[in-house]
Amino acid sequence: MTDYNKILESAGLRPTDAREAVLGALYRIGRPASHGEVAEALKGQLDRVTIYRNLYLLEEARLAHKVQGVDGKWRFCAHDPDVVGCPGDHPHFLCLSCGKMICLLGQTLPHVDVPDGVKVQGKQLVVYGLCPECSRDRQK
Amino acid sequence: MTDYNKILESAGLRPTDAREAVLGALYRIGRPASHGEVAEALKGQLDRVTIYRNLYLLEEARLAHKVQGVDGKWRFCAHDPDVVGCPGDHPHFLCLSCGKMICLLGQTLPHVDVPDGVKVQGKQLVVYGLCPECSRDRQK
DNA sequence: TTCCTAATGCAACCGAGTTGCATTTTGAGG
DNA sequence: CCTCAAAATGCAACTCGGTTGCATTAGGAA
Repeated sequence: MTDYNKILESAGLRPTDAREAVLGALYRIGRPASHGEVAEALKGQLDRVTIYRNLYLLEEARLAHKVQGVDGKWRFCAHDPDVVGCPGDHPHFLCLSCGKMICLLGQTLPHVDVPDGVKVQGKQLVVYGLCPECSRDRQK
Repeated sequence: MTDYNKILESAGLRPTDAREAVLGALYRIGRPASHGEVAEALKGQLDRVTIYRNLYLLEEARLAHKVQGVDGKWRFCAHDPDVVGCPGDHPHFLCLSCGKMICLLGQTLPHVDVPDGVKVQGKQLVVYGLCPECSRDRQK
């Protein structure tokens, strides 16, 4: 079992039970997970607000990156602690039917020209549609 | 004054006062506008629900395209009636401070490889940060 | 052990978007 | 110019993801 507390401490975060649980849930899910998915994985053992705050904290501490799907929900994806740089710099796919999001690794986001004076803080490329499972279910 | 009713009819939509007002507001704003921006432009002359429904209808009728900003709000942008094809196929910039979104014309969305079996229905590339005005204001 | 700070839980709130339904408007047919 | 069914609108209530304020609890340095 991975020592999540070590990871939390090395990122400058106080290792608490809640924090450990949230980070563990993200690792276990293994793809960008919404607050709801994390809450479900933790079976109500934590308050919703605590989950929200810790997801936000993990992202601030660069232990996870976040992407928003076209359903308006933010999803958080835990980084492999050995990965260097911002691992969120790739497109994501969102299934509109089941709500699962997956990272499209191995591809990078294109450079985008912006008007003079614009200060870019980030960008995200979201592809949406039906995942293989949901696509198959629809045809039946 | 443009004849919005003509445009509506040619798109197969019944030309009503509300429809004309919403389409006119989108043209006047000239950039992707959220429901709130449209409502403000119309100064409460229409019910919020009517605006929502007509924005959705305009998009279905291909008179506008919609993009979602990282603030979770959908924004609708009226097409020039003479433009052919889907005019939403370009990146968008969202100012996190004032909430204004602008189309980054002249650039196209990259091709994205997706896993086998995935059915793509659309994609969007959103760049976010501070627009020139807000960027300037922050420095003061 | 003490004590201050950070973290958590709880309740209430916010705002974008949606739904159901009664009322009004539209326009085709007479 | 009427009639009438279908479409559009307005209103109220609701859903749900996310946020805020505040009292309580846990963490960890002295």
